[in-house]
Amino acid sequence: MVQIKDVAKLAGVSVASVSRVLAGLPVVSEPTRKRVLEAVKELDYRPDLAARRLRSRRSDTIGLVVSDIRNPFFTEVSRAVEDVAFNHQMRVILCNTDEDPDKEASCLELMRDEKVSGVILSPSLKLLSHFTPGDYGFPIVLVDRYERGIEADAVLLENFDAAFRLTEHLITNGHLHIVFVYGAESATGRQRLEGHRAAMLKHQLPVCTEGVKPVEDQAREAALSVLKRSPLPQAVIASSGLILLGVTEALRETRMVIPRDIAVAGFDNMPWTQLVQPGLTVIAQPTYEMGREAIELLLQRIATPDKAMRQLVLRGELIERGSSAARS
Amino acid sequence: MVQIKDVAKLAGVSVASVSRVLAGLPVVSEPTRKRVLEAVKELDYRPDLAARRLRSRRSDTIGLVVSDIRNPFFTEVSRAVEDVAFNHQMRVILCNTDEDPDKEASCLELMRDEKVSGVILSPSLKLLSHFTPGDYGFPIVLVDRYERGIEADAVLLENFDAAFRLTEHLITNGHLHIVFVYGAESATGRQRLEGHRAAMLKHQLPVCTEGVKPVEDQAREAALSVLKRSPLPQAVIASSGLILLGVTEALRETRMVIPRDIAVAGFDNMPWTQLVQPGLTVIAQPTYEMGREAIELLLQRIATPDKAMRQLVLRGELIERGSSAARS
DNA sequence: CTGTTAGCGCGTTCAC
DNA sequence: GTGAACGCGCTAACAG
Repeated sequence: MVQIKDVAKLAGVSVASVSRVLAGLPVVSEPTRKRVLEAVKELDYRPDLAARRLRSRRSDTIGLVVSDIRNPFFTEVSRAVEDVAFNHQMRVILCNTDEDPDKEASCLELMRDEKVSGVILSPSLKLLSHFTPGDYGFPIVLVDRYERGIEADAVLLENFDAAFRLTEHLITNGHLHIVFVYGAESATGRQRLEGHRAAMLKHQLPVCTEGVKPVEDQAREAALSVLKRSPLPQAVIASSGLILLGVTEALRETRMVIPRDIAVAGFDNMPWTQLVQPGLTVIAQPTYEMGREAIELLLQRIATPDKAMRQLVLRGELIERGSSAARS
Repeated sequence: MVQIKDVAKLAGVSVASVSRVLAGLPVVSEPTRKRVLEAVKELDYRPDLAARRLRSRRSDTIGLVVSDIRNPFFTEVSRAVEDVAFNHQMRVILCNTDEDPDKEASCLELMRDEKVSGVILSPSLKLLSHFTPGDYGFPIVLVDRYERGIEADAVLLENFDAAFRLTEHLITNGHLHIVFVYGAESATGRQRLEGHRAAMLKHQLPVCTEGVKPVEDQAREAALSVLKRSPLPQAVIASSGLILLGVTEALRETRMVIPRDIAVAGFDNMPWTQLVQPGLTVIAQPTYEMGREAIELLLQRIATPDKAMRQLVLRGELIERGSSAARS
């Protein structure tokens, strides 16, 4: 194995100079710099990362801790995080928590053991409820989930406003009797519920909700029971992509025709939402952008740890499709 | 920071004994063992991974190199890999290549620099064409993509047979004029094409294919042109989930009714395939299982590097839905 | 601007 | 069964 002293020998300089060149320190003269780089190329020298990390106490690694990478939102976020990290010569290590506080704790310990430069975290409701960024030895940026008043960096959707606009859109189209199916154990779900509630109150309409665990099956079950009610509601809103999937399955099972029998709308512009007849009206989250913003915020935090915490609130886009068309 | 000598001091033993206990070596006496573990707990000692890795020359890290984590197949695989790795106290680092040979090379170099224990790789057609596992300093398990004759561990679908069965299913239902839209730059796509071709030849039917880049847009475009043909084909088969998405979009744009105007079938049982009226017939890949098998094969290879290479070929399940119903 | 040198924290030989 | 001591490959501090 070729190591730094081999490079130093070939270039006729000390190991310190080699180290300086590789670190990009501007204190080396151009001639030495050039000779070192030649020697590096000549020998195909690869620095030993373990040794570097031991000595420098830095890992150049970012942790990504989410509930489930299979959630399309997090899939997209992870892709963005990996892209930016790769461009910054940093690694990403991934951890799935399944919303389980114990597993969250293990993952965060793992990140501490790895001495990660920072973590992008999507916390469970429980963890979020008593979250303090200072409890960990590394900076953390929250993504998707955040509660007002917490002193932490975060990137999130304007959940309240998005749900408000989506609800008003349905009301405008004449759908007044709406059931809001939402993730009861999710910060996001609750915030979207508040936006929905505000819109209904503004129009003096009764609020009718159905809290579910944020799982496709549960949402399907809940939707099936809603669809058996008499009178049938005029519309259903789903507070997340997974729940929208469950609701749509229920609609299909009961052979309901959208929007003739019932209107539908929800969150997350997944590829299939335009395929389901007659197209599903959704709030599209800028998911890739959220991931990119999260890691860039994290990199800034790493660079300047003492700046004030920031919350970046992005706007969702209302995509109107046939599923919420006006009642005739 | 608490380190190994602190533990040794508190337990009243040498650092060597602490190291032996933590490594699980069976040469330590029960009393010392117990006292060491108590001291570890007492001090909440966490071994420094960088130091351990430098010394032991092992990283306990698995690399996952795929074209795009957003491809639902790889999303599921990555979840499986992460689950198993977590249970084995190993880390996963992720790399997206976008099917770009240069990026593949960078990712594999990155893995070498990280001194990963092994890599799970889904190679581009180009990389696969001259792939030799010995070229890298670590074991590699191929997933999803493989070419007969290559001396490498691999986990894949029985592509030929699956495409054969899917095609025969359509033929049985009276769809004789079939267009096969496939990923021309993909090993998987080509193998599935061969299976399709064999089925068509067996029934003495003409083979009609449409090679596309494995991107949703391209598949949509190709399908649109197919749908303009006269006479209209009786069925379309898509060789992957992404292509099936594009084809379905084209069908929707042209207001075709499935299967009255044209029948459809494809690969990958994504959640939305049952939502699109009247449900899409697909070959379901055991994706999670493939990921699990891949990392378990890798762990075995790491444990016993000299055993013969193995290829694990899993069977896809034909899920019949309305989109391929018999012609009336 | 450059070189010398002392550790970073751990695993592992080798004596005992 | 146990401990002392060396060195993994590198960075940073200091001296020149």
